[in-house]
Amino acid sequence: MIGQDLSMSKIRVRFAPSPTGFLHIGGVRTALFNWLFARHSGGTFILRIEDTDKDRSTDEAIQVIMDGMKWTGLDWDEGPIRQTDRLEVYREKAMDLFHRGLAYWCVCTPEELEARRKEAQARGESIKYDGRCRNRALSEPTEPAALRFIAPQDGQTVIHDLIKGEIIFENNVLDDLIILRSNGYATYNFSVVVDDGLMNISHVIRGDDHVNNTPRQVPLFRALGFPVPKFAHLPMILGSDKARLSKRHGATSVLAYQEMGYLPEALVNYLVRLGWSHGDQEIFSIKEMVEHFDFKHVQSSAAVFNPEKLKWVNAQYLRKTEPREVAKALTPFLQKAGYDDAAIARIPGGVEALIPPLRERSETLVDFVDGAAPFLVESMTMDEAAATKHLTVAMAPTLKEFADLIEADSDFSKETLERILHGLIERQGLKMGKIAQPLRVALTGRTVSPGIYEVMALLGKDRTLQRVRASIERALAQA
RNA sequence: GGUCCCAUCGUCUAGGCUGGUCUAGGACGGCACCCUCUCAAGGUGCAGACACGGGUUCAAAUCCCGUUGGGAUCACCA
Repeated sequence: MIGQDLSMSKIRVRFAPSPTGFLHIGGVRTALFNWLFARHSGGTFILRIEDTDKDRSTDEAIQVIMDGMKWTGLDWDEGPIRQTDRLEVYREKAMDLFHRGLAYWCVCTPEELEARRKEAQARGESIKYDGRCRNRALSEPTEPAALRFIAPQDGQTVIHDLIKGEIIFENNVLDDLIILRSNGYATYNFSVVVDDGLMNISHVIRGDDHVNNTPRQVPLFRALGFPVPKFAHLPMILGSDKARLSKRHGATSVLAYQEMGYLPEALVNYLVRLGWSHGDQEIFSIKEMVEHFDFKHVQSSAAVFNPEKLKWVNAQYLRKTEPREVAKALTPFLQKAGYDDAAIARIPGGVEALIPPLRERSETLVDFVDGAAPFLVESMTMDEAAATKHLTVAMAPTLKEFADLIEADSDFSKETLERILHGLIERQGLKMGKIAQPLRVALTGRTVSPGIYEVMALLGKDRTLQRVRASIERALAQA
């Protein structure tokens, strides 16, 4: 017992999703703040799966949650612990409460309760349980019965929330909570308390929507003999219509963001700034987040999820991450788009060479795929309107001279190309734009691309020549 | 309806606890200009907010009360 205080003071937090669907953005943010706090304080981060609703929970969903956390880099130290493996524990604790006279059997049927709630509501009264089974003292009910916890009715329950400050609830609004259903399974509010208590959770960090559960859980902690953990209730994440983030707002699963071409570090960075701040800083490395994270700077009001800013953050990461790393993340996207190894091999320098010229113009990995298209194929698709405008008969001799000059030169470096192009411009008295744009269309089939020298480098000498020659023919045919 | 939470530019936020340095700062987005071989990126600049009303005080974005508005929650779901 002497060691207990020491073990109790250790910081232990948990993320406790219910596996009824995918891991959504709000869940990731909750997990992130738990993880950050644990890492910041050298504590332990536990993953607990709240799957007591057997009808709605699936193994597949558990896997998806873990995949999502792995992708975002939120590693856990203990777990996953499944509540369905612990049903006996809850039952035992519930019966313990009953034997100590802190809980009682209730034989009111769900239908009766529902009817009474409606009546009460119609009369404008409180819809809480009227307590009619409280004094029956049923020791062994013969009909189906649920076990209710005797909630304190005097005084107040005060919660010192790390984010919202002191929250006071009058105990007379507290309901006699059902802790064991008539089918013998524990309810959410009970199993959570048993688990948090048994797992020595020091800080319960969860969504705002649980604030009203807290005064119901605190007396349970006390009745069970557990120290009451500290609480931190995170503000909600809203959609652009200020309603809770949902499927209507587009992607809500984290893995959907992976598919849309976001880097996990970027998503995490965006999410950490949604409700938390460190002065004016916008971009944080994981190390910095861990170092600076605190509840003092967690916002107490809800935040609207802004996809535009997420894109901007992602673009920042695309630019600061090593090309080799970006290339690694990009490759699966290229493959999914149908570009095989042979297509990639066409680019001198491979996927990695694609990164520097394209990343200034890409906000997501998906943007790269489109931008890279002209360089991955043998003969590209020509934008007809662009060809008509830029690949004119008048332009043909200039293009031909350029082609002849680069063909004659054994070197294909940027410096050489620059010298050739500038010489051509001077001799013909042209402006750079006059020649660069037709060249761009000839080489990429588009009016928008990286700089002309970068384009030629990504194409290589052979394809450059071949495409310029092809467009000369095309230009002459326009006559 | 009861209970609880929240309220600074369109959005994310700094500042608020410890009132004066805030004619309210930064970021995304918008607009303009610069740079420029296209598009971007980058640079510079502009527009843009303390919800409202009362107090307290020499002084309030900051403290107190109220109003309004938003949200959460009231299950034998989690």
